[in-house]
Amino acid sequence: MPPVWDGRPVLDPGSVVEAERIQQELRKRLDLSNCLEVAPTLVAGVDVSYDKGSTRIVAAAVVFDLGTGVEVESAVVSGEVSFPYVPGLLAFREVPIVLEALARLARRPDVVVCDGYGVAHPRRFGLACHLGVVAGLPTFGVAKTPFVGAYEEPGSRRGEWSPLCDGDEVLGRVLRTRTGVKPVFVSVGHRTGLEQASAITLDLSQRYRLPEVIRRADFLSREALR
DNA sequence: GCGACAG
DNA sequence: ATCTTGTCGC
Repeated sequence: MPPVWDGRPVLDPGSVVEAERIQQELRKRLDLSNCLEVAPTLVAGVDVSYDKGSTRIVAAAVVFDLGTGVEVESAVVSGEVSFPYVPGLLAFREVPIVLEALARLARRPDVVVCDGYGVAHPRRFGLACHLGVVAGLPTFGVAKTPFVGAYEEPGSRRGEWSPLCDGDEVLGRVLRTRTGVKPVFVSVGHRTGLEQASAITLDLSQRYRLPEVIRRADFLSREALR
């Protein structure tokens, strides 16, 4: 009884145009309300690594207990790339295998942290939104580099931030997780508030710039690649 | 038209 | 994402 994914195959587009159509369709199911009023306990981090000379890829999902800060479990799965990298369509490349990794977890996480963007996306439906909708889980994204939106450089100390905007629209936050270190870009995915996403990101980034769950998922997926 | 463009 | 050496600093 998979707790996250029912195992049904995910629609895979045969072209960029078709992918954009599917994206618009899935976007109708996006829930931007905050379902994390109560502090979540189980936080999962997901990431995908790619093999240089082949089509092999590996996804990892790691679960941490926010209360104790301890790693609870993890799952790693290998597969093949099924879609090219196209800015704005990253989800079609990574979501399928990430779903497989999440399905192998024994416990259902309260929220999932993605390596990339949520609504701070050209069509407001980045990787975190896509994964959240198809997995039916609260999600948000933490990206390392800018994509869409304008922002002012946030203060240099940990915890300081500035809004990531497109006109009057707030797409996310540029958050300083470590004093004197480059900030990260936080944006909500599905059923998660920006305030909650920012708090969790800070909570998981006390030693390094990126959330521990993301670093751990990155390590495990990269390690399994060899 | 041209360059930029999460991972 | 991945390819890559050294280097500066805590």
